[in-house]
Amino acid sequence: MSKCEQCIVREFSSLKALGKEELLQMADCKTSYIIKKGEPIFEEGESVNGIFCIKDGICKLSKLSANGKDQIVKLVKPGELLGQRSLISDEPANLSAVALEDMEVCFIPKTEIMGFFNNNNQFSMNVMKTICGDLKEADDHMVSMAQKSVKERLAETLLYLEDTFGKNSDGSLHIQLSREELAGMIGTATESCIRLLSELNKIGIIDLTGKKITIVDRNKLKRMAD
Amino acid sequence: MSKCEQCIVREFSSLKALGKEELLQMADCKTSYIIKKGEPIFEEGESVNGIFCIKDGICKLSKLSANGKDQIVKLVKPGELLGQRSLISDEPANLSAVALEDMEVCFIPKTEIMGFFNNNNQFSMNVMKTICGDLKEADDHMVSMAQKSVKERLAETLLYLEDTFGKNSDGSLHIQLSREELAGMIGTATESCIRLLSELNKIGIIDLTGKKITIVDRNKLKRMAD
DNA sequence: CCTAAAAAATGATATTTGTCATACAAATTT
DNA sequence: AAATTTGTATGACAAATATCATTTTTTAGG
Repeated sequence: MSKCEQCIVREFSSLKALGKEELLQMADCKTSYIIKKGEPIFEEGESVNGIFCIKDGICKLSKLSANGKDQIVKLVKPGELLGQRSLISDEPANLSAVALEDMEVCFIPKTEIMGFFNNNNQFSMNVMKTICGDLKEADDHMVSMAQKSVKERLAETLLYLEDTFGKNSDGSLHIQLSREELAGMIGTATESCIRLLSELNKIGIIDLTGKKITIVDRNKLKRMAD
Repeated sequence: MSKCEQCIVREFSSLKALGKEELLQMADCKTSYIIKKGEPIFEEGESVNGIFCIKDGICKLSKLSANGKDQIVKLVKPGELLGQRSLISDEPANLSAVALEDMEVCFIPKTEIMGFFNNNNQFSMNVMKTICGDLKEADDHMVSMAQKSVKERLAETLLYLEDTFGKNSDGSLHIQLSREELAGMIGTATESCIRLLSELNKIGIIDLTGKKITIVDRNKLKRMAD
């Protein structure tokens, strides 16, 4: 069993507030998992009973809408925690978490986390701040969905993907999303998404080579996003 | 200065966790305001430095989008608190709060609230749960915006308004929103909103009399919302 | 009570977006 | 390697929605 003390990603989450003793205790009760690309960590409606700490890999949080399409609400990267909301609200998961790459995650049971809440004020405060950040993001995202055109949202999303997940050495977006997933992020039909990508490709704002997307003219893309 | 101890709405918010002493202390440092219909409580970008407790009246939380339209993110009713997220994140307000009716609100300064956070675990937990509830609502709302048609969202919104704010004795929605505001809730153009209302009126699902909206066939409206 | 202003309603039209059909390309299986 | 499946791309069309213009109704102010 690996030691939480030596885990770097811990420093990037609310868990950074934990002391040496708390870390040792956590290392004892956590379980580690390898999740293959495409597999779920948990699904909408499931009781989670703890939180997941993402050690490696990216996953999507999504919700199935009435029309059968999967809307991606958020992407999560190493260092972030999953399942905090469900744990605090004491409710089943509102979203499904599915790996976009092979992942390494640790599961920390609810009882353990509740102990931290009760004894470590800084940890509570960190969690609260994270959730407040998520709420702000969600509100802003909602306004985009309601008020921006699909083209604007696509531009916005491409910029977000580059800023958040970086580029490969050839300049293409590091994160690999299918067209369907990209459509699920911006909230549109897959064909519409493909069509707009083609258009941006034609006018030289982005470059499409196989599955790879490269942002060529960042400024134009920014202006397009408003 | 009125006593917080005897204020009923307190029981409906996170403040219900406060003890007698804390309430006396709060009554000493709070300030009460009357806000007229249409006036702001605070505006997007403003530093708030405390939280507002809604004693009476309804207000809208909205955000100005790039195209100049006001998107309504949430409606707030008596017993709810405003400004919690800003306070915790220590950031300016992300949304504007504007009265939809004449309101009575109390302002409790930041220092006071921070004291409660540090000394009253139940209060912290209540606030956390409220924000988690807001986050879930925001995520769900986002999915609606992204995946549902305007007609579905209008139906959903009308049902929400009746369920949340109730009916007048004549059966019409108690809450009074202009067509522009209703459009701002569902995220569409005012004309589109008016057109759809007219249509629902024509086919007998709702009734429009002056500014009053009455839901006539609740079941049909529900089916329309999916 | 009358008038000006604001809000609501409606029509005409343009634009955006979704849907269905089909073609093509790439990946995976056998 | 051939065959099947899956993902991507594109065209044609329909539906949804926005925009602009205009009219009607309601509200507010003198």
